[in-house]
Amino acid sequence: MRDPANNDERIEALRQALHARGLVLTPQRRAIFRAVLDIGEHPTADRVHAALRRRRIRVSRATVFRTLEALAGMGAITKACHPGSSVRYDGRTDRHHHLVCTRCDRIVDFSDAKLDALPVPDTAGFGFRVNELRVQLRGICEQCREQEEKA
Amino acid sequence: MRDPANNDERIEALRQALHARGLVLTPQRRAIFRAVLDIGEHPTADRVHAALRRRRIRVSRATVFRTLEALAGMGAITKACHPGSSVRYDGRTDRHHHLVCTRCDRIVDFSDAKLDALPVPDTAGFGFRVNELRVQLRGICEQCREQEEKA
DNA sequence: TTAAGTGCAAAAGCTTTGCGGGTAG
DNA sequence: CTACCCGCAAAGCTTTTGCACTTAA
Repeated sequence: MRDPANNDERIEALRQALHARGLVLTPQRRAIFRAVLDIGEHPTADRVHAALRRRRIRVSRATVFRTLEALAGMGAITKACHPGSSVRYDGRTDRHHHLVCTRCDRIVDFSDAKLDALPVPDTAGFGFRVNELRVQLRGICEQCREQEEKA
Repeated sequence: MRDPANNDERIEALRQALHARGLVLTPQRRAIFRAVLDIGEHPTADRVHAALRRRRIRVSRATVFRTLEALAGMGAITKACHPGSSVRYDGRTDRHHHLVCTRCDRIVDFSDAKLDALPVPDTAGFGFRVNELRVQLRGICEQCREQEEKA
C-alpha cells in the first residue's frame, strides 16, 4: 500500500463512492483514508488519529472514529479480525491473509496463491451469505519471541 | 461444547494445569470456565459476567476479566479473532473455523475436513512461529440480512 | 507466615452521541 | 434554506489497577 499512484486511484474511487451516496470527499476524509493506506499495519482509530497529529493535520478524534466506520461501511477499507480489544482497520480490500500474533495482536499481511484459490466450503444451513474467505495463521511474532527468551 | 462429561474432563484438566503453576481451581474460576463452555457463542467478558449473575453466581467483574485472561494465557480457552471492539473468548481449543458476520460481529463455528487438512503455508521471513491455521468466512448472517431487507 | 485470590472502587482506555456552528449546493 | 460535516465535550462502554481482606498451604 505504498504505491502512491495506486493511492491516487483509490482516493478518486473513494470520491466517486462518496458522491454516489450524496457525500463529499472532505479534506478530513481524504487525510484519514490516506493515513490508513500509508500506515499499512492495520491501525486502530487512535493510531490513525495520532499519525495525523504527527503530520500536523488537525482532525478530531470523533471525526476519525466516524469516518473510519463510514469508510468500512461503504467498503473503501475493511475491518481486520484480531484477538484484541479495539477495532483494527485494513486499507486492503483485495483478497489476502493474515499472520496474527496471539501475544501482542500484531497483524501482518501475507499472500499465497494456493490459499487464494481455495473454494468457499459449503456452509448452507448456517444462513450466512459468505463474501470472502480469509486464512489466519496464529502464532507468536519475532519480537514477542525475543522478549520471551529474556524471561 | 454441551457435552457435560467432556466438560468435567476439561475442568479436571484445568485443575491440573492450574496446579502445575502453583494455582488453585477456585469456585470462581470453575464457574467462569464452565460459563464459557456453556455459552458457546464466543462471549465477551461482560457476557460471561452477566450469564453468571443470571445464575445467581456472584463473581466480580474484575475477577471475570482477570480469570478469562489467565485461562487464555495458559491455553485452557482461546481468544477468537473478530472485527469488533471487545475481546471474545472461545471455549474450543481444537482446530476449527469461523463464520464471521461483518455487520454484527457474530461468530459461528464450522468444521470442514478439507480445511483441517490444509498445510500451513511457508511464511519464513516473517519471523512468526505459526501455531495454527484457521479459516474465516466473512459475510452477513441471516438476522442481519433480514433486518437489511426491512430497510 | 506467605503467597494467592477476590471484591470493590477508581482509573484508564476506547467509542459513541448530542449539539452548535460552519459550509456548500 | 437545507443537508452535510466537523469539533468539542459529555456520556457510555470495556478493561486494568491498587488496595484491603480473606484463605489455604
